Amino acid sequence: MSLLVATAKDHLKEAILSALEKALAEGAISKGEVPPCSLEVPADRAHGDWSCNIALAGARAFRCAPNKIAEAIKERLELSATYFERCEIAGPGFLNFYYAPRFYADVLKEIRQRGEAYGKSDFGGGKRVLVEFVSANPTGPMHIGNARGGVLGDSLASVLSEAGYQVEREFYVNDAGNQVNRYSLSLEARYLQIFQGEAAVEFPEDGYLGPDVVENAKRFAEKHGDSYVNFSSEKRRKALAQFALPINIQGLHDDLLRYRVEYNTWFHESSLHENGAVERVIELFQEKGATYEKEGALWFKGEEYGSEDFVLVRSNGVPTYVVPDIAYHYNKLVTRNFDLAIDVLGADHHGYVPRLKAALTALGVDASRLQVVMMQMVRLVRDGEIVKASKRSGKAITLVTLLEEVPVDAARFLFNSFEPNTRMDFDLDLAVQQDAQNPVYYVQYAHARICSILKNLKADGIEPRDCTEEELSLLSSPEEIELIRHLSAYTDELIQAARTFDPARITRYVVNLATLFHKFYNTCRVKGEEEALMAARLDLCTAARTVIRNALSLFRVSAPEEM
RNA sequence: GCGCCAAUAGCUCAGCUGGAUAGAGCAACUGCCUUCUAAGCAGUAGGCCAGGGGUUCGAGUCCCUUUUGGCGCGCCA
Repeated sequence: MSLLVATAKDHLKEAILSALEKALAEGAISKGEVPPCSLEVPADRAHGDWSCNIALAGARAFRCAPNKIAEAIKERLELSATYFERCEIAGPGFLNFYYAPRFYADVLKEIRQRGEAYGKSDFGGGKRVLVEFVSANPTGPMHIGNARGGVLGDSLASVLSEAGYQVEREFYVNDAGNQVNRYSLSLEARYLQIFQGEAAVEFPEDGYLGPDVVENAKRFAEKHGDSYVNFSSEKRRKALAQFALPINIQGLHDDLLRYRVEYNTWFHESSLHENGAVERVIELFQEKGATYEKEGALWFKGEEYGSEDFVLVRSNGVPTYVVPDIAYHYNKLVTRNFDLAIDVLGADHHGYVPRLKAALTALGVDASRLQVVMMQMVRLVRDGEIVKASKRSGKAITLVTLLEEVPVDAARFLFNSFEPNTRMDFDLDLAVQQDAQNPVYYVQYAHARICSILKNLKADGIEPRDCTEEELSLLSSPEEIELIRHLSAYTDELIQAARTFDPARITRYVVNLATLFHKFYNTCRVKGEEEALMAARLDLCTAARTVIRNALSLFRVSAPEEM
């Protein structure tokens, strides 16, 4: 929590508990077990800034009416050492507390002093976290689901970083295995078709139909001519894959960069095969007696570790895809010793998570150190109709196509407007609209308005300055108070977002912030007011700008100075 | 058949570890620009929180069940 808010809350809690103890000692309430003191921000502002339900929660233990308990506490309450000035009893026995003006002044002071750092906390305690996201196969371009995953993973990483984790972003490159094999078969077919005609070469049934495959084969042919036509199929396929994969990986890299997603590491699956980590996993399982053989295949005793049994090595001797995946996660949590590994996965992979966790457990790794953020599917809507997407058919809407139509700011903001676990329809027509319907502009507009105020005042020679508590107490209209209160909640909001792995929370926060600013703007003027009030409002505007900027930059959405 | 996720205003979604009268935005209707950006603000209207049980001071929130929808359930990845 923000130092300020946390302090306010802690002091209040102490005051309430000591008042309660006093009431018990004086015999105003019959003795009983003291319930946990829960303080929360009420939904309705009329119920104060913080609300405590201790009187309701303790009704049974103290065998006393909630209202009577509340009354006894209130009578003995000492608030002078806190940020609160008064307490009211409301409803069935809630204790509602109201901030003193000093609190609001200190909020603005804190924002002014911390600037870009406002919002940071040490909630994460410096724990090392690896966020893996997108990890699209390098066998073709990224689709719309990757677009969501990209924003989600990147924003989640930012949020965790703000909340005091040491975060790294990673892309897992599936440059080995059967998928690559299939891909090289498709490449081979396209390559041979160039020289032998399309009819002469049969395209693999489960091949990749995308135009990028044709393109890569063509580029290969331009470089090597028909020299590979007469080589063995194995040699030809290997050369094609070695040629095309780096191009595709570079493509993924460039497309993501354009989307403002950057990684610390691009981790290649092939490295796990090369350094023996994949084989080592199987050995480890065997050493622990976690495997058995059935029908020529090697199975993992999943049921002993909380999943179903599954095949590790096929009867043909080739490991299944899970083995490198297990080796990969072992690498994250043991070899590289991250405290926490977060995988952002599409919901269609959910069945695989228990297996991975069971495998880690068998390897002696605490499986709770792997956290999976499930992301529901994205459907693309155009002209009111759902666009069917299938990657293999090559007809999928790609990330690049999306970015050609939708500005990055809008795409990132929109994808970040939904909690990961809700399936979303991405409305292309809406995203393209550059008007009020698009919430990103609503927020950016608030920022531009603030900049405009500052610019106008600067033209008159008026600059923001440090205000005294007395001056800041002039900010007393409901619009001003609400705005400051919301600003004070930013740090805690980030912590909640980090705790629940839900960066969309911050999107909602900043939209609310924009609303509160617009309301303030419509009610209160800055320019032309009496000096002290103007200075105080200028301070408030600056603070609002700081927080909007901080939140938008978290998502790598621009904060334009004018629109 | 089994498992995971969901169901809240006409539409898209919030509702924080159970709290007070269920909220925004869009769409609809009505107002507000000679003063810092009207990409804005104010107001009206809109709800059996899918149905039914249970847990308790108190349930949109937790448990059970039914219905509907999405996604999984391979020696594919």
